[in-house]
Amino acid sequence: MNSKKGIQRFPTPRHNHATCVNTAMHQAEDYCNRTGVRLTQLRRRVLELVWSSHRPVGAYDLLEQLEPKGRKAAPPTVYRSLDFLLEHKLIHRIDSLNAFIGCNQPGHEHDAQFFICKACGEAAELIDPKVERALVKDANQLGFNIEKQTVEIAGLCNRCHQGRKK
Amino acid sequence: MNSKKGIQRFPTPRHNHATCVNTAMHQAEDYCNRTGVRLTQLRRRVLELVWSSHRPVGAYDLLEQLEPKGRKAAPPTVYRSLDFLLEHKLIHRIDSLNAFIGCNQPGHEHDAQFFICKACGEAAELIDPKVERALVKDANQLGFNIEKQTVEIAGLCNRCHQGRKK
DNA sequence: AGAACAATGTAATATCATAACATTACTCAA
DNA sequence: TTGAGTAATGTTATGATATTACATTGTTCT
Ligand SMILES: [Zn+2]
Ligand SMILES: [Zn+2]
Ligand SMILES: [Zn+2]
Ligand SMILES: [Zn+2]
Repeated sequence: MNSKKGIQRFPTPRHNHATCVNTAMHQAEDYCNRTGVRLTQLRRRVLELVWSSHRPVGAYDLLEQLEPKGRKAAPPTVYRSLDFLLEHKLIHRIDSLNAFIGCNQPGHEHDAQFFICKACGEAAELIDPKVERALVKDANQLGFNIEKQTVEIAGLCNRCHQGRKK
Repeated sequence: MNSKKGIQRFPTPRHNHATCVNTAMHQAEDYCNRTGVRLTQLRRRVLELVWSSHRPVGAYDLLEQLEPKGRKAAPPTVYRSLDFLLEHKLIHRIDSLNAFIGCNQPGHEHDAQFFICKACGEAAELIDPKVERALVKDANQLGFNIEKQTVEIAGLCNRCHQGRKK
C-alpha cells in the first residue's frame, strides 16, 4: 500500500492485502526485537486483527474476534493490547470513530493525517509536511506547544463517490 | 476573544468573558431569528453553559448543571439540545475529548482547527486557510471528497508551558 | 378549539473504556 | 534449577458517553 514517504494511495479493493499484513507484522516484530519489548501472542493476534482491513475497527469488534469458540474475552484483554500497540506506535487511534487502525510507518515517530471514507470505511494515512508546518506556524502564533495532533478527514473515497453519481 | 477572521488569540485569564458569552448569545439569537429556528429556553440554557468557559465541556457535566435543585434531567435532554446546537453550527464537538465548545464564528459554515491545552483545558479555535488548502490538495491527490475535517491539536498553552519550566 | 407538529420528559439500554485484584507466565540472579 | 521479582493476562465490576423508544407537553396555524 505504501509508495514513498508521506504519500499514500487510497487502498483499492484489488490490492494484495496479504502483503500489507505481512509487512506490518514483520515491521512490528523487527521493532519489538530492536527495542526489547515483547510482542506476545495476544498482542500479535490483536495487531493482525487490526490489520485485517484498512478500516478503523472498534475495540469490541476485536474482542468478538478474539473469542472464536464460546470462550469470552473481557474488555481489558483487548484494551491492554491496544494500549501496548498505541504506546509503541504500531497502531493509531481514530478519535472521531472510537476505533483503531494499523500504522504504516511504525517505529517512525509521527502524527499522521487520516482520510476516512464514510461509505466503505476505508482509510488512508498520510504524512503531509505542509499540514504539519501550517499547524506548527499557527501554534507558534498562539504560543502553543504541540504534543499531539489529531487530523481526521471524513468524506467519500473516489470509488464510493463515483458509485453515487446517478 | 475574536480578532480578525481566522486569527484567534488563546483565551487569557483576564479577558472579560462576559463579553464572550454576550456576543455568543446574541449571535445565536440573530441566527435563529434569521433562519426561523427556535432557540428554546433549554437550548439557550445549554448554550450558555457551554459558553461558561473556553474549555470543552462534557455532556454529563452540562447535565449536572441543568439540575440545580434535586430535579434530575436525563441524558436525552442535553444531547438533544447539543444536537440542535451542532446542527446549526453554534457549537463544535471535540472528538478527542468527547466534549463540546462554543463556536466563535457561528452561522458561518466552517470546519475549524482547535488547539487545546492539556493542563488548563482552554481551547482556541482557528480557521487557517493554509491548513485547509493543504488538506484539500491531499484529498485531491487521493481522489477523496471531504465532508468534514476534525483537526484537534493537544499540547500546552503558553501560560501553562511557562508555568512548567523549572 | 383542535389538528399537526415540535420539543421535552422518562425509562431502558447500547457502546466504549477503566479500576481493582487474582492468576499465570516469563526473566534472571543465586 | 529454583524461586523471587516482574510482566502479562484473566476476571469481575463499574464508570463514562450516547441512543432508542415511547409518553407528555408546548407551539403554531387554521
Ligand atoms: Zn492492504
Ligand atoms: Zn469508500
Ligand atoms: Zn471568554
Ligand atoms: Zn493551559
